[in-house]
Amino acid sequence: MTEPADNRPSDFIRDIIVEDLKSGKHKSVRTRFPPEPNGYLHIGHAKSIALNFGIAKEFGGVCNIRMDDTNPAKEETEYVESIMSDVRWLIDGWADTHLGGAPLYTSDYFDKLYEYAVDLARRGKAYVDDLSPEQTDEFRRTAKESPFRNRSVEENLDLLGRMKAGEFPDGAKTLRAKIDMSAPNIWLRDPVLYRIKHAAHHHTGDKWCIYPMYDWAHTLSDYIEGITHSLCTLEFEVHRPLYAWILEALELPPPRPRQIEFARLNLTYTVMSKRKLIQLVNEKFVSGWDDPRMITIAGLRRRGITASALRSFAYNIGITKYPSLNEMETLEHAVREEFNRIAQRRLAVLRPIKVVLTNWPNDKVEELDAINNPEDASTGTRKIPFGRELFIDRDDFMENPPPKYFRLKPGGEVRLKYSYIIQCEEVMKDSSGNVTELRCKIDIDSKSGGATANRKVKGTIHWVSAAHAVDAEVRLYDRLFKVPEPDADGDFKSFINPDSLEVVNAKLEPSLKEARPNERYQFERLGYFVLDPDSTQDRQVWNRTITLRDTWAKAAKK
RNA sequence: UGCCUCGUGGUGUAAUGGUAGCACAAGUGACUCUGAAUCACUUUGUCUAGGUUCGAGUCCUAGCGAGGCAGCCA
Repeated sequence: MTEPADNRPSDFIRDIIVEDLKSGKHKSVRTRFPPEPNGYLHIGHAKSIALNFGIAKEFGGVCNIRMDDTNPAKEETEYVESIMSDVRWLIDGWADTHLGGAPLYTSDYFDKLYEYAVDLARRGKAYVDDLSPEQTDEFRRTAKESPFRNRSVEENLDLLGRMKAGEFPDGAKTLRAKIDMSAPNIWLRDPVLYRIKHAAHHHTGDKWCIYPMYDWAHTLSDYIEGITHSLCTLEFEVHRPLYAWILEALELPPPRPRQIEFARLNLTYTVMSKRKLIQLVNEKFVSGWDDPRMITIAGLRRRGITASALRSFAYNIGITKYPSLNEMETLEHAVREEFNRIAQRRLAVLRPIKVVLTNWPNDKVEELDAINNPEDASTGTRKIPFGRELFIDRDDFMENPPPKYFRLKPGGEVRLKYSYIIQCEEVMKDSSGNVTELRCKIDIDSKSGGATANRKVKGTIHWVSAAHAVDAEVRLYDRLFKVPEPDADGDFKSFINPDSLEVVNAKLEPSLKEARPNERYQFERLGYFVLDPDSTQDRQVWNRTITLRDTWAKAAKK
């Protein structure tokens, strides 16, 4: 299925939004995507981006991008750039007109957040605590009130001001919400709102030495920006009462935002956690963050997967609160479905074996017509040269084939795509028995469109004229992990697929010389391919995005 | 352990008290100058036990199972 046009997808979040609009709670819709700028975006974020921007688009609203940068120790400017370029790539031409301020920064609200904190303390709903981090944990676990819990409003205000002024060392004090230390929900047991960190911030420099915690910053940033629906993943479910408490405690006038949680993306044959992705990079299992085997946005993009295929995938898997595990096949389907429609076909030979046509004149070259895309007649045809010496793929010849193998075999016939039927007469080998060359006879009347063009042979294979072939490096990617759930148990790195990358020297049809980096091609019978940025003037490098479905390979395996 | 949330074919989802549907995957066949695509067909499901109701995937109760949270991370 492709992206919806007018019919928007249905899920419990969109149901809530429709209801809020109908009831008049909100006049318009504003969502937000709030990455922490301390890592690269991956396909899980793509699900969230598709959701938040999809909703903004469908309801005529806006989606803000906000860097959730409340922790100076972990965040860097470098990531802001990559995050923004990934987001822009994902929404370009689709929901880019619904992009709110980009990027916004939580740190831009530090002044306001502090004012709110003062307000909260003034209302007697927050206090400065001297407990150590360890004690704070201990007291919260055991539902014990801090001895500093009942300081006067004046003292709290004074201490908070001095915290801000830098009078205390890291960890000496915190500002805590005064809620209920016996609440069953831990996040209502006087959560920390501010901590002291004498650290420079990537965006505010050294203006601050106290920094707000997630719950305080996020809730109020949503409110400040006029977010109507704050969509986050399931692990924040238990924070929702605190989200609501903050808005209520400050008696903020409506409309107030509402937090709604949905299940994060899980995918088979990969890992999703930031920590594990970092390990793959640092320990050189992949070449970098944009290695085409990575499920980072940068990796998927380099692999050749399009933003629209990613969005289509996100649309297909839906939104629920059930922590599901999606099959990689669902993503692969979204890619193949789109690429079959848009990719022009070309002939390329990955593992060449030479074929000599014994009854074809030495110097004769013929130009044959080839269809660019059978799914799209408007793309027309092109010419491909044909001569006495050709390359075919090693997979398309077997000396001792199994039953139902209908490619080339000794004495057998096969159709060369867009050209003639040939018959294998002789198999040449080197001293160690490897096949080096096939000598074949051509049926000159069998040319596509010719006298006996309709003569049926079971197999049709692709080929490239040896004299005209373009040499190129082709990188054949496969799944990075051998098992569906690499992080289910044991060390996920032990399940890495040693054959996830194979590099071959391929022979391409000459028209591919003109290929450009953003174009998708189907190499007929092989898969979908895209030019890699490693390509140079002299030598192309191609990435295989994905193979074609291959029922023969499946049958042969049995 | 406490608290929160969630259980619909193999997987992902829909059904808003009224015929359990769709997609992916799998299988069979047709077609084929891509073993692709396309088309047709097929297999497989409401966690369990009670209850309410003319009628329950849906509401109620209990159980079972799964996931999340218990940072001065987000």
